[in-house]
Amino acid sequence: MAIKYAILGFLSWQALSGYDLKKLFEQAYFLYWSGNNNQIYTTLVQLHKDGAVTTEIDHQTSGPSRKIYTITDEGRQQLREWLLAGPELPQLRQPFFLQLMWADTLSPVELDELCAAYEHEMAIQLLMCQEKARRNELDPARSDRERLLWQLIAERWIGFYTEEVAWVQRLRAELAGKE
Amino acid sequence: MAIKYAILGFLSWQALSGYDLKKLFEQAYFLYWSGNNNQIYTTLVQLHKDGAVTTEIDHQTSGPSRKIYTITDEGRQQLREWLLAGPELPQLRQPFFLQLMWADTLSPVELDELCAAYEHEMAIQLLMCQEKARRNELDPARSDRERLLWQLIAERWIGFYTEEVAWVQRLRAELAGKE
DNA sequence: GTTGCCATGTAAGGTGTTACATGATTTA
DNA sequence: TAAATCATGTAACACCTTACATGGCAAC
Repeated sequence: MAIKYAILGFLSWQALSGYDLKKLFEQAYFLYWSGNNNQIYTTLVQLHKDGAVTTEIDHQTSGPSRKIYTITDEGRQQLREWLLAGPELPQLRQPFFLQLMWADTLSPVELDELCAAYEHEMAIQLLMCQEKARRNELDPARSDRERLLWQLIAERWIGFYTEEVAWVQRLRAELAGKE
Repeated sequence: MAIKYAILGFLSWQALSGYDLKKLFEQAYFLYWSGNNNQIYTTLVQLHKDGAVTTEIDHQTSGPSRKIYTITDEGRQQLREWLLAGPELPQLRQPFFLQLMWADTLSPVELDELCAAYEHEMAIQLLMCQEKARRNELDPARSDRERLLWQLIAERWIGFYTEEVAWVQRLRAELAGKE
């Protein structure tokens, strides 16, 4: 359950409510959980049961009550053990490649349209990444080292989309050249 | 259900048994389904129910009987419609980045060990990709265009791991420089 | 007064993974 | 005769997504 560590990570930065976490997950392009992810609430209950977080209710004067979650030493320890257990491997799923593999029934025009649409989508993702990295809304920046890590993660993400765009452009050029 | 189209794709190339498909899925690094994926069998039953494939039993003289699946016109049509519906978007999950984001509790040595282990894993993946691309075991090659598509997909996969290795090397160098 | 945001949850479904089960044949 | 490979399947689980439900408060 990777989301467990994502939550513990954010809570290791500061105490947050489930709703706060949902907003952070939506904002952060480098996290892959989709918008409106209510798995967060059930995972928080689980973390509480496991003693990794404590919770207290914030009775706001304006607006509904919020449950604020705070990480415990036990939670910090679990996060640390996850890091020491070794690196997680990337899971890159490229169903578009599967489409290309079996796209030989398409006409040259249809195939180029498919690739052009993909190029367009990747260009949009790239712009969104760059814009979010530029605004730099989310950055705990507790140390130079942490700042560097976050910086490089953002760059890698931008790099991925940059290369994806360049690759599909090359693909389209080579397909056009073959006709 | 992306695996449905992966299966239809392979069957659009040639008639295969469930076991053949399992072997192909294990071989193909560009497919993300894990080894020993028995989802294949249930999906084949579903595809048969939907009329996308037909099946006949091959009573082998040596070895157990095999169920050979053949794609139908209906199946080919479904595959084509999937292609025409537009490109699927990549789903890149990088839990390692999540680890780095919250790795500030690690000592410089622990952090470098984590990154070194990641670099090593990515280097292995890269070598495996390159070796499989070199051997080129799986290649329908029904046309020049199809050959080009497969070639470029292999290159993009190699490119991803190449960049991942280069990125983590840069990360380690910058971290070492900060100490 | 109704739209929209804050805030928390439940339930169902899709998809992929892992473990288990079975039995035949080939090879060492 | 033991191990490996061929071949098909079931069951349980993990994880993520989607839809639904509820209710308060603010703004227009």
